[in-house]
Formats: sequence, C-alpha cells, structure tokens
Amino acid sequence: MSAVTYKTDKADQSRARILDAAARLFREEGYAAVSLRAIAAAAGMKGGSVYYHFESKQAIVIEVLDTGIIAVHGKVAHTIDSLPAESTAAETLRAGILAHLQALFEFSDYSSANVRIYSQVPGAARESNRRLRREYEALWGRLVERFVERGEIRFGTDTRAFILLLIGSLNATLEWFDINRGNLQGLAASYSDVLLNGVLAERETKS
Amino acid sequence: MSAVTYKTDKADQSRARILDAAARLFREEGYAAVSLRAIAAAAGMKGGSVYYHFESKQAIVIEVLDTGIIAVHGKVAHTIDSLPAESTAAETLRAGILAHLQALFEFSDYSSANVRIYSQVPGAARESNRRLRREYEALWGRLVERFVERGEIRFGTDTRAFILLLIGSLNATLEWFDINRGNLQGLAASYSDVLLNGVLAERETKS
DNA sequence: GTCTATAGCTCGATAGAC
DNA sequence: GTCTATCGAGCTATAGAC
Repeated sequence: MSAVTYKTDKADQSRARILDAAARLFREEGYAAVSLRAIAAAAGMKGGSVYYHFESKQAIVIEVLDTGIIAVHGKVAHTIDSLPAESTAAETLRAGILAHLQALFEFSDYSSANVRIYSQVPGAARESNRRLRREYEALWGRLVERFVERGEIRFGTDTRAFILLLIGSLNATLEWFDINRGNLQGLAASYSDVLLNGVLAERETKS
Repeated sequence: MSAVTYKTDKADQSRARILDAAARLFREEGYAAVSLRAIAAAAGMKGGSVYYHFESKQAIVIEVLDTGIIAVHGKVAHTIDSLPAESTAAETLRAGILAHLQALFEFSDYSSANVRIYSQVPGAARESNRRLRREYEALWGRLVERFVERGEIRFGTDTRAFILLLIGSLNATLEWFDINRGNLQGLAASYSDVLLNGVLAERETKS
C-alpha cells in the first residue's frame, strides 16, 4: 500500500459494487423504479450504508450514465487511432462500428442503462451526460467529414443524420442481440454492409 | 345518440384524455416516476376518478404501449398496400420508411413512450406488447423477403438484422429530430439513401 | 362521473450506535 | 464502513358521498 493511497481497498470495492448493481437495476427497471434499498441489497449492504459512498441517488445515476458513454467513446477513439494512416473510409468505419458494438456489450449494463434511462433521470444528471454524448457524436462527425472531403463518402450525405442513424441503430442492438448466442463480429459485418453499401442489389441512379 | 350507444361521450372523452396525458408523462419521465395523481391532474381530474375508467395503472400503460405500435403498423401497412403492384424495392422501402416516420411523429407521445418505457413496465404489460412488436417486424420481414427473392435486395443480406437496424434507426429519430424545425420528408429521404445505397462513394467489391 | 378521505406501503435521506 | 431506526413525504388503490 503506497503512502499516497488514502482510500481503502474496501471502500473502492464497495463503491464499485454499488455502481455495478445500480447500472444493472436501472437498465432492467428504469430510474425511478429502483430504490436505494434495492441497489444496496444487490451490492450486499443496507440502504443507509450507500450514503457513505454517494451523497444521493442522483449522484449514483450520474456516474452510471457517464461511465456508459466514456467506455464506448474511449474504445472507439482508441481503435480508430490505432489504424494505419492510409486506411480507407470502409476500413475505418467498419473498425469503428465493431469497436462501438464491442464496447456496448462489454459494458452492457452501463451502456444499456444509459440508452434506456437518459431521458428519465433528473435534469442535472441529464445535463451532465449531454456534454459527453455531444463529444462522442463529434468524434464520428470528424471521422465522416474527413472522408467526405476525400470523396470516399458520397457528397450530399447529411452528415449529422448519418451519424445519428449509425449510432441509433447500433445502440438499438442492445434491445435484441444476445451476446451469448450471436456472433458480434458477424453482427458488425452485417451492419457495416448495410450502412456502407446499402441493401439494394443495384444502386439507384442519381436523379 | 343511437340506441346502441351505451357509453356516454363524456366517459369516452375522459378516457382519451387520461391516455393522452399518460402517454406524454410516461414518455417524459418513465413509467414508475409518473403517479396516478399526476396522470389525473394532467387529464383534468383527481386521482380517484381515474379508477372509474381503468382498473389499474398497469391497464393504462398496456393501452398506451399497444396504441404506439398499432398506429405505426397500421400506417405502414396501409401505405405499402396502396402502392402500385409493380413498385420496385426502392420505391416500396422509401414509402415504408416515410410512413413509419410519419406515424412516429404523428403519435409521438405514444410511440416515444413505447420505445422508452417498454423495457421498464410490469411483465404483463410487456408481454401484451411483445406480440404486436413481433407482428410489425413480420410485416417488414415479408416485404424484404419478397424483394430478396426478386433479386432486388442483395443476396446475403441478413434479413432480420437489416429489419432491426432499420426499425431501430428510425425509432431513434424520436430522440433527436424536432418535427417543428426539421423536414420529415427530407429526413426520410436521407435515411432511405443510406439504407438503400449506403454512404460509400463507390461500393466495396465482393470478396 | 368525479369527488374526498384514507388505508397500507415504500420512498430518499438522516442520525447516531458500533 | 456498515448497521438500525426513523422522519416526512408520496405512492396505488379503495370506500363511500354527491
């Protein structure tokens, strides 16, 4: 134990158990439906003990929501940055789509809780998370704009609509894809095929 | 007033006001966060009066959830059925996508409440709605399969994944598109462009 | 049809023992 | 760090007046 470690291991572990339990319960039942006593019980303690680690239920949900976005943003940013400089639009978008899906399902309680309860948490918690959402959308925005300028993505594509289509469709997989039964690489490939090439056997001619 | 009209107009109107108020509040705050008193107040009555029209809060949410799906299913099915028999895959999918978005935003409190709280309502309400969701997905499934057989949609496309991508991305527009500021036809066209043709300037070559 | 009143619970949060 | 005990508030649902 280093001299600069002020927090005990026990406190950190209890705090983490509270967050994990809260993320899972918020995902399953919503924000208002989950009581502090239920979070405490799932974390192996009594209701009153939670207030040693968090000052309010709202403080817990803020951390849960932010963790969900940060995990996905970090994974996608790191993946994109690790690609060769000469990567094509197709290679880059495919890698980003796979990374987004991997992060979603690796931290599924946090990311699913974020998608499901964001609109239902107290205003202060929503505002805290909104900035992180905007930053993540901006990451994709820069990526897509770069390829529009290079001419690899079709001119005329509504960049913002495309990004929100992409993120919205990927996040929706949390509602139906079973990571224990399906193949995530296959899912990412199918989604990439549609988003990059469309589903028509022959493209429509420009009007 | 016909002899077979047993219900009074007043009862029907109060019932409709309760459902409208419930849909709006559930959409904004979630299921558990909305009290029966709040629904009643938004409908212009007191808490106890709601029980003249509905036997429980759960009965209200079941009707709200089902209405959201039925409205979209009905609009899309009617639109597709009204197309000329010789319509192409592109024409049909574009019409279906526009119809889905139109229904979403025409009944936005009901459809948005459905998307947002489905996973958080009591099990009985979720099961009631699940059948309707499956039927709506099957409508799109038959549509897509028809065009796969005709060769208008690419062989190898994972039909189920594509349908859930499509529905998921369209439903996600409820979270960001402002019907009062944006153009719904334009949104439908942008989404159709991406889903039908993809965003790459030149399609990837089959490997 | 809508009201008032209330039974029986559970909630978030706090206080203080250990 | 976690406990027990509790406050004040709000919840769903019901009963019965009007």
